Amino acid sequence: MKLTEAKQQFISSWGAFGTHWGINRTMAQIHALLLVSPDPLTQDDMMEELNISRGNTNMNIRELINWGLVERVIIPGERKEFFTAEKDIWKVVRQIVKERKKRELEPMLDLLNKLEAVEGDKRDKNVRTFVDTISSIKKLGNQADKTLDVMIRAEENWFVGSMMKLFK
Amino acid sequence: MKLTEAKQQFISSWGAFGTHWGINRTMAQIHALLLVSPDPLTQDDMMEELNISRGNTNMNIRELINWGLVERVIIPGERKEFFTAEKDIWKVVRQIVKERKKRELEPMLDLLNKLEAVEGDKRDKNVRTFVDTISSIKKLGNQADKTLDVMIRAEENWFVGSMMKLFK
DNA sequence: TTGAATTTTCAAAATATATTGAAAATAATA
DNA sequence: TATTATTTTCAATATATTTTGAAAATTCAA
Repeated sequence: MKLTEAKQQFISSWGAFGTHWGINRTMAQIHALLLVSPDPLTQDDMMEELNISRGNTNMNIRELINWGLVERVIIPGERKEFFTAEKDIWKVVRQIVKERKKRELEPMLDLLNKLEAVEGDKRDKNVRTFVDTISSIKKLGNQADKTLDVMIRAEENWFVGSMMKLFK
Repeated sequence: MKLTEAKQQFISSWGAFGTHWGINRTMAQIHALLLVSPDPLTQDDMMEELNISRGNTNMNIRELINWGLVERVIIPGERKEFFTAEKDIWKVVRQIVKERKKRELEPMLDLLNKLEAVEGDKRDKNVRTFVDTISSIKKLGNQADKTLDVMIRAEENWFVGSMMKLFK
């Protein structure tokens, strides 16, 4: 397979993959393109490679910057802005985990804490089932929260290393 | 907070939560409703509780059954079908992990294997960056694959136990 | 069988999400 | 400062996804 074709396949399936994870197709595709590009790219480069509009490109680049996955690069003598993606996949994963934990897991735990305190007779099986379900999700969520914290703080490859020892 | 209100809040935020994970709102809401219901429910029960149509209810129940999260229950003497959800949250998580691994991770690894074999001169930095990126994603993906396999096969609470030991 | 209850299907409608593109804002240069 | 290049915004449009509901299929009991 030729590089051009391989690149296209990668970008397109990375995009499809993203949609299963609540990330929009274009954002994932821009990220994929930057991951396989040795040098920083401009908005126009991306528009051309991916056949998308200027506005779409711009919004999704900004979103990638918000997620901490892409950054602006100043190239001396160039008028246009360039962008590059973090290439270390472990850093990328840690960054995504960090953001999703903050955006999703933590608010969910806050809610569960409130809901666990529901009033009502514990002898009512509706109350009991509700409280039990909430408690067990909360317990799991707290575990995940701690585990992810350690992972986020961990050195590069730490997770791989630990997991290997544990699971070999 | 009263049970009815707490239940509604749980169902509605579980639905919103689901959309961040590529699961549709209704499917997540039905799942939430079944999780907090002590006894099996019929389609009509769910339609009423969630204010959704018969078709929608039916399709999403079937999807939940496909995912292995819900099952039909036969209640002697009853004409209608009843449904219930697995209440053990660890089993639920393991089941979801198992399915997503099969549906997403494994096909992605297959693709990466193909793409890694791209032809071209390794001295070309485009080729080099492409191959490096694909390899490192593949490496990470394989680690995740192994780790998840162990997790799926693990006894209940095994994961919590190990993680606690490891991260304490 | 027949008929009523129940479940399933799926085209059409509704809703939600993503994308465009041109105008406005901003930044860089002369 | 005026001019031009570049980036940003956002209403309108396009696309994708979800939901509805009525008809068809199935199941069950008499």
